[in-house]
Amino acid sequence: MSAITIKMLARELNLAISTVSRALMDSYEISAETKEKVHALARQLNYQPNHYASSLRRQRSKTIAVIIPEISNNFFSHVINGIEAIAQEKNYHVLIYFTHENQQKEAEVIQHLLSGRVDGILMSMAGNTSNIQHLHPIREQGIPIVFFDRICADLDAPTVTTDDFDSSLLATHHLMEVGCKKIAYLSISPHLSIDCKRMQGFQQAIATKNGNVASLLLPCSTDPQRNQELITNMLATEKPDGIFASVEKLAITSYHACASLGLAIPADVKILSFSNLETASLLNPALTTIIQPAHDMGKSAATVLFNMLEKRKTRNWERNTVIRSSMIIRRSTQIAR
Amino acid sequence: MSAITIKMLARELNLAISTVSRALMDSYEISAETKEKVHALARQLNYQPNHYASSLRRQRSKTIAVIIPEISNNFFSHVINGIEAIAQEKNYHVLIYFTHENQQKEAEVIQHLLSGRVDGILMSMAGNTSNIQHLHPIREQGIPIVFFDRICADLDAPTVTTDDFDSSLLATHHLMEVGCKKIAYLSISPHLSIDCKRMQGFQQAIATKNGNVASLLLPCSTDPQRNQELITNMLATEKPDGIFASVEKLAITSYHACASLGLAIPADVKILSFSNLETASLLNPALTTIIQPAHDMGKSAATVLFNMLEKRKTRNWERNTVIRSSMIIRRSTQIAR
DNA sequence: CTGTTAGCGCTTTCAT
DNA sequence: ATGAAAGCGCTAACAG
Repeated sequence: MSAITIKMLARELNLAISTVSRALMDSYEISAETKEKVHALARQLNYQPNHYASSLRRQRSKTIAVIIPEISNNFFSHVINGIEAIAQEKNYHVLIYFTHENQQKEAEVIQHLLSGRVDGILMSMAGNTSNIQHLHPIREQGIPIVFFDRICADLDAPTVTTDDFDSSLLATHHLMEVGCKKIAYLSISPHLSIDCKRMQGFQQAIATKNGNVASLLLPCSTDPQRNQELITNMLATEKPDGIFASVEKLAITSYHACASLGLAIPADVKILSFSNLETASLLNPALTTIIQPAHDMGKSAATVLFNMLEKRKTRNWERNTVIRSSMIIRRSTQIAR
Repeated sequence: MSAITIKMLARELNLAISTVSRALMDSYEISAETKEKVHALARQLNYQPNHYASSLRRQRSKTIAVIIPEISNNFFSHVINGIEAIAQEKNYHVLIYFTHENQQKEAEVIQHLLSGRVDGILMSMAGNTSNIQHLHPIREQGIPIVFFDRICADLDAPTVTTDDFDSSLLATHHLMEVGCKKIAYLSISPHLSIDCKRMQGFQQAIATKNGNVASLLLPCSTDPQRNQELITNMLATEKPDGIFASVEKLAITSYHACASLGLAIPADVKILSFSNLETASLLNPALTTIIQPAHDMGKSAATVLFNMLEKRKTRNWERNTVIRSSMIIRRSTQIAR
């Protein structure tokens, strides 16, 4: 009924608890035959070491935490997939926490993890997180942390991001090439590093076209309802022929807004978006999407973290490791081949 | 630097460790002023209880495991979201494991969880899992488990599923209503409960149309490359005018297969699929999708599990709780309104 | 090579 | 109302 312990094995075999323990961890100072006996019984009784006991004793848990704003966004599900793949390889376990874009929640989760519950943290910041007070204890306790995608610029920690500026630049050029004369940039949150960089790339692209192409900026919210109104209104009054959505969600809302106004895509308005919904882009050649290598980002972030965990003693973890996955821009024309 | 413990608080306040412990857990036998002092210091020093120590001592971890085949599938990301929402509410933590549709991996994960690492398990079975030997230890140890979506028919445990049969019936009727005369059902794996029920619903619908509508069955694999060949070949030789894909992936492959043959969708071939890619269906009105209430399923499954955890003593957990979330069928015509 | 012992940090009897 | 002490299951020093 109840789980079987090392003690039971010891009693059964007339050995000391420590001997059994050592045999199980394949210590060099145990005779081959004793090891064999122990392993045999362990297998037979289906022994499984108590993770909490061993985590308490050694001061590491072979567990990492992943903190993300949400998962409804397809991007993060791919990231998690990548993370878990690496974790599995390294025999680590993954605790998952959603902040739902809520700073309060983010702080609570972090607070909890301060107890030594995890060996390391992988984190993508909540949208509205502008102050980072709640992150300091992590640094003080020296818990390794790696930021991905939505990084924390004010903290000297490793980050893994995609090259948002460059991708935006390219993508905006693409919009201009296909004839857009007035492009609206839909911003999701100025506090988000990704939004900033994407906007910068956008603006840079516009600027180099000196005057030929007009641009406008529409700050959106996290409320879909409200966004729909904002975008519809903008479409009606400003009549742009191109939309650059900073995030996928806004592209979809734009899609609906266009539909409600009877605007054809891409004939009347071209919509461009960062996205990880490969499927969506595959199924609808009308959209131009910038596919982010989400799975790879998860793997990269996890790899960086595990490197930190392994080189814990060298104490060089404050060094800033920045990995910029390059991005794949997939255009509608390519897909419709 | 290192995390602060109950012992430190005790020494600082000149109290016994046990007193501090009791104060923190708000025991009735501690004076109000002592409690206040303890709490104050705890707050000040940012004390966080060591989860491993307390999990070891009490025999519960306030942690559950979610075992799913994959997450690239959008369906499961919504499910996880639902699960995490409930877990957060109940102050539980969530460990996540992917089996990658691999029975071997599934067994390993289960094996690990036998150590009392989690209080309960939420699980969706791997596709190729036909034998269930690896699940027995769970039952023997009495670890509460709830299956969702891909349930285990041979095990008497609570399950949460959507009504696949009924949805398939309705969906197939829809295909027939819009004029399909020869419909191909693409099966993903006969070992999967969902595939079976969906096929049954499909066949039932065909059967009631006595002879008017032809049907065929195409068993597919988990290899996209191979599926693409299979489907393209089938389209060329059998020339169906309707496709019922058991899972989203097969719908997308079908989409590509049609494209490669120059077949128009939905003019030449109508594609229907279970899916949770709401976005895909919104973006491409050519597809008919049956949207599954994934988020709700996650919440339901988690709720059932927590009920079991709370009523642990009553030992009535072998009772079979079946929740059939009803499904929402969203048709292309509705979307293109 | 194996056994004895001392904790990891916390909860929980049992005393007082 | 508080303290002393035992112990959850495991690891790791220290003996021998």
